[in-house]
Amino acid sequence: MEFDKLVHQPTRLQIFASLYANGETSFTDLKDDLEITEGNLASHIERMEDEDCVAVEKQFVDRKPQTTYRLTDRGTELFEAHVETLESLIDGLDT
Amino acid sequence: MEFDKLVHQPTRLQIFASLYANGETSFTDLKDDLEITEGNLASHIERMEDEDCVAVEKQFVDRKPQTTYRLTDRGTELFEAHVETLESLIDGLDT
DNA sequence: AAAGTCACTTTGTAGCACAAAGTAGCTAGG
DNA sequence: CCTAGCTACTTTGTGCTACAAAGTGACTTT
Repeated sequence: MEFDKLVHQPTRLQIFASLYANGETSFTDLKDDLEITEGNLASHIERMEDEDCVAVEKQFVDRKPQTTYRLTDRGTELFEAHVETLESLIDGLDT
Repeated sequence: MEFDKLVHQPTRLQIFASLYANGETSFTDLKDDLEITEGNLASHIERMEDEDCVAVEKQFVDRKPQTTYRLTDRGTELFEAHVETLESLIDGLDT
């Protein structure tokens, strides 16, 4: 049983889950959904970018800047693998 | 969605899961199962004891000291609650 | 009495997470 | 045009925590 620290960290696990479930999500929406500070979100996203887990798109919407994120293939894989790890841990509880 | 840091930490999550699935487990068995150092195991157990999650029993078996651990009611509750949190996160992925 | 075993305890370090405050690019209003 | 305001960071700093490694103590075996 191995835990990927990058994915397992609580806040990032929720970022992964949110991006996985909702597809593209904006910086502001993520921040509001997870109720975390901007700096905190930015630093977690940065780590995920460093590991090629998140792709970033910057554009203007309604004449305001908007940054959207989505999981890369690698990010999706890592998250799915981690979910499987969690599921197998939970399944193992009945033995 | 709230994550209990005490339970969510990777090593402790596995300690919780192991105790939950196997009931009483000895120090040595836990150490071997999880492949961690003694100091590391002891410190995690200590934190769990501080939070009333683990009960400790010390006795001699075959004339050797043996310490066994089991989850307290509170420990069991916290773990089950955390598993539910994880399950609901996973279930939420289909939306 | 010397060595070994189990179960810690102590000590030290490096790596986060997080908050708070500062910054940069762009837009809107007077 | 210049100032205020918004979004999305970046920087800075602190405090916690995991973890390894080495030391300790109670007891047993030889």
